[in-house]
Amino acid sequence: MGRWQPDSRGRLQESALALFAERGFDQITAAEIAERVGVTERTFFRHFADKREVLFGGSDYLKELILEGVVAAPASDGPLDAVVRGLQVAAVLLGEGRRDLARQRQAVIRANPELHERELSKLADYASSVAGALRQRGATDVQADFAAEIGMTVFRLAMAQWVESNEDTDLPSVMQRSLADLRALTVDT
Amino acid sequence: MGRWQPDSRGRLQESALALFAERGFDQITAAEIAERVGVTERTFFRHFADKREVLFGGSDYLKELILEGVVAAPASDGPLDAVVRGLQVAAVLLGEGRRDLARQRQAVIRANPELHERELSKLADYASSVAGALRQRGATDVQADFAAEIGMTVFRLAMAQWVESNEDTDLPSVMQRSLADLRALTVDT
DNA sequence: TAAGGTGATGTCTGTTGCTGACATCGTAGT
DNA sequence: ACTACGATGTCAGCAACAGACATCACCTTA
Repeated sequence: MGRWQPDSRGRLQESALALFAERGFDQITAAEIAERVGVTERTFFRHFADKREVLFGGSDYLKELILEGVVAAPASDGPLDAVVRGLQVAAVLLGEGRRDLARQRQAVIRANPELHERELSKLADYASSVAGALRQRGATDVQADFAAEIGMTVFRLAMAQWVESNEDTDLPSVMQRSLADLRALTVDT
Repeated sequence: MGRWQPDSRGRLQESALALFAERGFDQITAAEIAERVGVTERTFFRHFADKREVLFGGSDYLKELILEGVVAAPASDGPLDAVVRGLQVAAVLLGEGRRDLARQRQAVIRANPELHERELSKLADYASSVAGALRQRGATDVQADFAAEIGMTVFRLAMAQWVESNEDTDLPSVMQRSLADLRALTVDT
């Protein structure tokens, strides 16, 4: 056995979510989370740039997934459709995770403006990367920006709907429906 | 003459923008801004809930404007069109302000992730309020959410374009064009 | 005109978020 | 066995806030 227990990072994430859910984000100090896991505050901040980041651990990986999906989209797809391919890839992964954990996470984030801010920021970052990928596929700047942003909106609203729906609804199809709703809106008189 | 110089709030805002532009957001302390204006750090934080807020002083007023525009939209307008009416109202106001100040502000915000986060958060808040107003007009939940979010996207991208364009481009028409671009995208195959 | 209320500010003090610099010590590679 | 390395601990310190209370020009009202 090593000098320390393994996977402090992962344990910090779990511990943080539990504590936040129980007592609220700003009632919990980084030191408290760290202590419960058996490390020091300093170690917490080595793993996470700031206290909020502990709730967004997998977001880099998710971003990669989305980008791969966009790149892999058939050339015949328009920009918006390509984005949706990427999001579908992400949706499949997220749809597999435990629904109650996702719900708990969403609840914590919605309850705190700072966390909500951070989430929006992550999405904006996805959008920016996705827009880059779309330009590589030949989209114009304006097309790329809009398609990416709209994609993130669809993603976000679909996630919100899914998390609150009952067990036998799957995320990919919720997203599909959201996209249809959106299209109906813009065509509206 | 009063015991203190008038309008500390406004003077703090000006001073902050200048300092941020000159040396960068995180190189400037709240105490420094306050000192330059002749008040204490404590007073700074009485006017602004946190350091970033000093750059978003007028946002409540802007939100009111947008909402009024939405409410005043003719009943025949679809949800998305109603949102755009509100945004046009805001655009007229913003288009009147000094272009160079807006540019400077944008530059400061774009240079700092925390500030960018805050800006997104403000927009999300607008979206949420606008969605509420749309529901009052009879839109469904889904329609309202999407229309509001898309509106903010149009707003944001149009602002970005406008700020970087040359003198004789006016914000309202840039927005109009952005909306057209968006509609073209969603109809795309 | 005297008395008291009000609002914006100053002062003081404390907590929390976060960081730099340096020490420690199992473990893997040579 | 030696060494380089990587994850962590330790310590010290700044900056972002927040609560509690004091101050004092100005306004109101009797």
